[in-house]
Amino acid sequence: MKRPTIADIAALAGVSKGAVSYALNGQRGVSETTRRRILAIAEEIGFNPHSAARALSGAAADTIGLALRRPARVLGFEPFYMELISGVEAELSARGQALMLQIVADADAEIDVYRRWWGERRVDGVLVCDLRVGDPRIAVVTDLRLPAVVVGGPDGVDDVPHVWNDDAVAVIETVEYLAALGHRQIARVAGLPDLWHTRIRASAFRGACERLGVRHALTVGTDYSGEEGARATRRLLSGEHRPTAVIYDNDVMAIAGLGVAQEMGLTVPGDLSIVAFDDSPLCRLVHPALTALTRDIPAYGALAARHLLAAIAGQPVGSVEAPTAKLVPRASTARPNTAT
Amino acid sequence: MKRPTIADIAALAGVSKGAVSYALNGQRGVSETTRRRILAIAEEIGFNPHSAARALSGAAADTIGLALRRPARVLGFEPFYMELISGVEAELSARGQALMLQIVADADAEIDVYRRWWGERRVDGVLVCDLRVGDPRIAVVTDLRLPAVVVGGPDGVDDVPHVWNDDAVAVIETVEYLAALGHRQIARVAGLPDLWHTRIRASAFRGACERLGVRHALTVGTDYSGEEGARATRRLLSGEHRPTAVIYDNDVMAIAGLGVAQEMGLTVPGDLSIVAFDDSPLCRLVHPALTALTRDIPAYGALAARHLLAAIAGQPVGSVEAPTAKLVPRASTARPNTAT
DNA sequence: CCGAGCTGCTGAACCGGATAAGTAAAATTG
DNA sequence: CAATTTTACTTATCCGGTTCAGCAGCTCGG
Repeated sequence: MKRPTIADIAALAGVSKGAVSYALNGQRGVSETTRRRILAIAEEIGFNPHSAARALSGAAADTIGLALRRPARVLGFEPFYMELISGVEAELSARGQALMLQIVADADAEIDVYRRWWGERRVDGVLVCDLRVGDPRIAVVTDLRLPAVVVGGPDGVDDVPHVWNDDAVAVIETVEYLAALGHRQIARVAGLPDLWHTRIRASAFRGACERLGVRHALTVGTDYSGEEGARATRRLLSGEHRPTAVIYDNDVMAIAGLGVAQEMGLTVPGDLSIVAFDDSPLCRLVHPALTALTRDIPAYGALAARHLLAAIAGQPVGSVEAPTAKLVPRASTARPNTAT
Repeated sequence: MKRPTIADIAALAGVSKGAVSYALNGQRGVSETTRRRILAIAEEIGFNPHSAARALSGAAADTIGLALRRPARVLGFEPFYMELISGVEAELSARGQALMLQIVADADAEIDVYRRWWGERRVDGVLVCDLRVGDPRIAVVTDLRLPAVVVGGPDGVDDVPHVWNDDAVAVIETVEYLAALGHRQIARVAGLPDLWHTRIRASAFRGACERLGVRHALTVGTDYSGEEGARATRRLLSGEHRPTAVIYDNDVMAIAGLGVAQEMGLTVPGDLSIVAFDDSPLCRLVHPALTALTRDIPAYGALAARHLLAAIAGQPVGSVEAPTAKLVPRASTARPNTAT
């Protein structure tokens, strides 16, 4: 049994292909009686319009693209992306849009993917994540006139629409909180240094520490993986100026750091306070529960998706700020045991 | 500047559209000289074939679909899917195939997605995950003649090709190991009861416990979330016949369980041994590190993808077994403190 | 040296929808 | 009631590829 086409419906209804097309798309040009008859037949034989045929007649692909550039090892257990995708999906499926996903190895591969998707008209637009310093992708999407929304910013995004969080405010709030508790040696386990948001957080951290008289022991860069988070923690805790508090750039590293502290015989929060950037249920479930900077990541993804769809529809969209991450104090932060 | 088409190339090269098509697709029918000239022009003007036009002429969509039916809350932080997707992606992108992803709320929505994808010819086939008892999706893909590979089984999959792990063997190995350590009260925190693999694990667990004289305290069903894993653990540890070892159906619940044990003042592994089904870096990073049943999930995904592509290509594919999960003993399992 | 077979191309049909243009009949208008 | 507009269609064309049939011109065997 072949897949039904409008020609089949036309034959069954005794009308022309054109009439069927009008009827199915709610265009005027057919009587209400005929429309109903055609719709009934379409329903009965299980008709679905061939997306390619539609696309060929100039329709949109009704698909947006998302290329993620992280090694499988990191992606696998970092909740951020999955939550982001959930949010994006929720928005898209409510509007009959599909999501095309591709995991890429490096920047060149990602750019190739954009070119191909656009050239083959597979997607109407893309979400660009993990904005880097001097990111070549901005120029590519601009050149291609490929509708895009950057998830990140506000620095480093020229005129491309973007949705962003004010990470600086979140970092400052955290440092102020830790300083108020009495911490004077705060370290930071940061993510990839060439990501814009890492840079933004770093500069906010430096500024807040200086202002509050915190001798921040060290900032250690990582690739966001738990392994590197653990290694960075070992280094910090074995060093000369052992910090009394550590801020981790994601939840996975924070949990790994907690494990290291326990392994080294330090009590949390007595000997070491821990704060995680980004909250996941695990932060609540480990013992002690981790103080975290929470944000609604699915909502963030949904916002980005909504914006991309607006951009695709040709509406003027600019920069939109999502709610800042909120500090949720839990059991992993307290006054330090030893006053400096 | 309009998107270039083969007609543009034909005009520039002074040949017909047909010749260009032959040249680009490596068909015979053009001389080597002409082919090279055409390819050069195509390269220069940045030509990409319009995927819809191709698809309309009967070509494949070069896309496979994956619909996931888990609430965002669970998906977000369960590493399994992201790792699976990474593996699927690795295989697909190496072969120029794309992945269409959709997160759905329930079985009906998932079936609708399959129907639509197939009707609109958006995908060439689908991966079916989370096989349930009496799963209606099997009948749907069979009816539609939609090429599909089930990730799961071997029970409950009629004649649909599938890739599977022998979870029973893994569970038995684990129970034998715990029994050999001296455990006689082993509990199990299980996943969703209507998933086939939960059922398979449950029956293997029961069998092994009976054979080895283990009075398994209790099996508690959950939705795989950390919250429920924590709650189940509290229930087990507060009950009358407190288990000396617990097997968790995923890593997230195992980590949550570890947190609960610590919160209740029990030492791990002294008072309680913990085993996680599925390993993630976090299992190695918490303290104590968790004994886990490891399997290479990206490889599992890649295998499934490879199989689906073979099925789409019309090759006869049947059931394929992926390597069984291996027990990796770490610090969370030991002899129980108190001999029963 | 002539027909058969091959090479290298052209022209046109085709895939399945969308849509502009054309047309006959019905409804409205003056 | 004739003229005009509207309704309800049909016909034809287009989108951008693929592919089949056709057709020169060349090569080659007998």
